[in-house]
Amino acid sequence: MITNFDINTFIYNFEKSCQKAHRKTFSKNEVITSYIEKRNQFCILLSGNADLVRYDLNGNRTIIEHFSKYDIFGEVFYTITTNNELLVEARKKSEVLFYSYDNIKQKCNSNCKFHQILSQELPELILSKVTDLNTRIELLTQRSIRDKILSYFTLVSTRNLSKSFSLPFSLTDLADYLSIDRSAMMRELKLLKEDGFIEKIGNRITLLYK
Amino acid sequence: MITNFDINTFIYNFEKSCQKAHRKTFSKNEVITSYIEKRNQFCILLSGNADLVRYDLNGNRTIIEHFSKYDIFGEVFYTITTNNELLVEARKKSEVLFYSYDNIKQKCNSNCKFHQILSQELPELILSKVTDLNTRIELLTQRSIRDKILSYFTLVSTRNLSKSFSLPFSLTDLADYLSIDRSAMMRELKLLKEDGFIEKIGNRITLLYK
DNA sequence: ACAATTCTGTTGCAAAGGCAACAGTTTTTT
DNA sequence: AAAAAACTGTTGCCTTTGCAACAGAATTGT
Repeated sequence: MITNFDINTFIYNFEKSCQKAHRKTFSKNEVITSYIEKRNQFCILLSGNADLVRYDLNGNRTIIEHFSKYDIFGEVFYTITTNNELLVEARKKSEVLFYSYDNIKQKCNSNCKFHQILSQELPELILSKVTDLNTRIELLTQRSIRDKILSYFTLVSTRNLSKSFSLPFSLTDLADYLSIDRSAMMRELKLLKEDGFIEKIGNRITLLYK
Repeated sequence: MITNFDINTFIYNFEKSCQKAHRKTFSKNEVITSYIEKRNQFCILLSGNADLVRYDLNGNRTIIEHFSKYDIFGEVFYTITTNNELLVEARKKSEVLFYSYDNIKQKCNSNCKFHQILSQELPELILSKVTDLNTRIELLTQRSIRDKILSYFTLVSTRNLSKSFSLPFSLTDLADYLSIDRSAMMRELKLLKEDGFIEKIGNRITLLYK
């Protein structure tokens, strides 16, 4: 999530003065982009939701990252190491800003405000990405399904400043995000309810611990 | 790993002109730093090896990141979400450059070259961090021990440009890095040998596939 | 050079998690 | 409004993984 600078001013300047970048709208389930080596695309999600998804040879789908408003993505951040396809898929109707990373370092022809602001704010932008990724690793390194679920719930609860919250995606997606089997996750959710750790009505969770 | 700019010049300038930063040497197994909220420390490993380690309540140790020469670390990159302790431990004799992140944005009193270069190169530095973390996530999202091991080996093999390589840490550490049980990993390594995927003599691995 | 410690390799057993399959809901599409 | 598709919830079975324990090898400290 981009913070600490006026993203609206940023986008306004971009729209006004830069020819190298462009904006596009996607409907639900459309593929926004796929990660291709050496292209260095850089994107900002302006509205909607999207996931960075990997489909592996065993038919497993993994949600590598979940993006919401103003999150950044693109293969700039990713050295493609595996043969597996990496796709960014729109979860709902979404608007995306595209351009290539080369533009960030070399000035745009028209010397537009967009690039100026971007290079100023880039460290901050990328730093927020690092924080997100570290949080992701924190989740994935939990040893059991129970710990993964609880860590994730605690995280969402902290972000929402409430013990009670709706999950930002479906339970099927949550399993793919935590990199675990869906039915095993459902089983564990049931146990968590029985053990009095959580309350769950649909995808609304209430934490009963701590 | 820092690339694309002259780190030696950087360190030279730092040494010469900046009073706010300092350098310190650590012997094997010493704690270099622990991640503490809101301190915003920023470090560069000048020599040696170190790990960012988490000890959880069940007695598990997880190696969150493994650092080698010129890797950067510090709680700038980390929003501390859990109660678990996060330590950076020296794996061998190591030299580390410390300073606080606040210094990066606000100029140093003496207006030293160090900060100038640092702010120039910061995006690149952080970007390399993002790439490392994405690679880490790629490993951790593998569903089985076998896939984790093979992904990791493939990664090291690619970096070394050779099918044959020594592991950068002990097998015990490797298990903690892949977030799996050591004995289960040993068992899987044995199976991988038996199935003709790898050859293994001590901590030297040769890949026999692809 | 010896003692102490850590690391490797192995195994039996138990627990956790993945797989498959299906019924009932909900959501989306036409 | 009906049909299709996707999601939820559940379970039995079986594989994978974790745990505990130990012996031998290697490394480190004194």
